[in-house]
Amino acid sequence: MPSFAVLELRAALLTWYSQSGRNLPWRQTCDPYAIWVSEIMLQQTQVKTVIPYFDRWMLQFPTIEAIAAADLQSVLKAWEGLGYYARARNLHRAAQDIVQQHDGIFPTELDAVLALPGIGRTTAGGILSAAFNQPLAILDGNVKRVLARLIALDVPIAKALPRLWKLSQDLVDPKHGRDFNQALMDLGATVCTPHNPACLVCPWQSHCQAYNLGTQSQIPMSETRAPVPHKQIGVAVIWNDRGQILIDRRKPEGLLGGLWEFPGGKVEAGETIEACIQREIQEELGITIAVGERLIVVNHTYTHFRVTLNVHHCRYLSGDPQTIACDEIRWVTLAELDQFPFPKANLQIIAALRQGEAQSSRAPLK
DNA sequence: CACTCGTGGAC
DNA sequence: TGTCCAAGAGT
Repeated sequence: MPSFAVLELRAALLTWYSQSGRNLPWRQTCDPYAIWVSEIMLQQTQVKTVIPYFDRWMLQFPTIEAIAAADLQSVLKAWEGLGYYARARNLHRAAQDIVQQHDGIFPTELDAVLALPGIGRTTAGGILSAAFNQPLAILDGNVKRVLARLIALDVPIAKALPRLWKLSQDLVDPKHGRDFNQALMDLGATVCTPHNPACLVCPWQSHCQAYNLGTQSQIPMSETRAPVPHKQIGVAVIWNDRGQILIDRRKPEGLLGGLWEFPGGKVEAGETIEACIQREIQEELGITIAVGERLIVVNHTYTHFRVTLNVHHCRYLSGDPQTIACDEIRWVTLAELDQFPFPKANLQIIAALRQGEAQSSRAPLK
């Protein structure tokens, strides 16, 4: 039996949502596939970033059958730039699972949804509540922050996940799972923000323990995180005498799995960039190159480390390229690079190559 | 369970 | 410039 406070919280939130909720593309439909795609794209990714990817995706892959039948490279190409590429690989694999095990129809049972790769408890609850109005709890970054403040949580969120899940499940309106969950996320995204929350317009102000204690800016408590290492990387743009460039496809798992790249590797202590590139290419591709002039230096930050890509033009000399540390190797022209999915840092290298080509065509070298 | 896994926005 | 953190999941 829900308490009076819970009934009040539900009513206040739903009223606020009807007036102040966001109008988002994936809220125009109850198609579980479209909602699923949006939920995966939105993992650790801001709404503004997702919208253009979502719109393009639904035109290119409008149904579960379409994505299941697509090849992984075109799926990764559509995901290019979004990051966390395991999401795209899992989405692709899950669509094939649904075709084989569920006759192509997105399952409505929570356990069946949770069994799909890439779908955890929050995403499952998000899909089933949005598509079928099921009253299932969610606990994403927004909801964690809102609920932590609601109860003035005095420990870091990571140490209170079971409590927060129970609270989310106790609060969700049994008749309005869809709107309640969407409202809770909107509240976190637009009112109960990480910095300077707009408590004066919050529908939960009078119930919020953090607000009543004046501690909303200190909750949730910050988690400690390790310092990020910085790596120097030597990268080779290897040209053959036909004007082609060598690229390789990374192994399917792990960092940037399945994407293409310009080969290279980590600079060891006391090693020059040129020596590093020569050594890495010999070790990983089994070919001998001559390292030439520098093309570009690219700084890039990942979640847990930072890299500096020191990119040099190189000339192929000898040897037959071997897939020692990668899945596939190709010689391609500059124009063909568009067809392959690359990590963001490598797109800067391609842009530099294009710029160099444009300049040399305006003022050809003698 | 702590760690891995991208990128961009906001400040 | 650095720091935090986004509709988290897999291991």
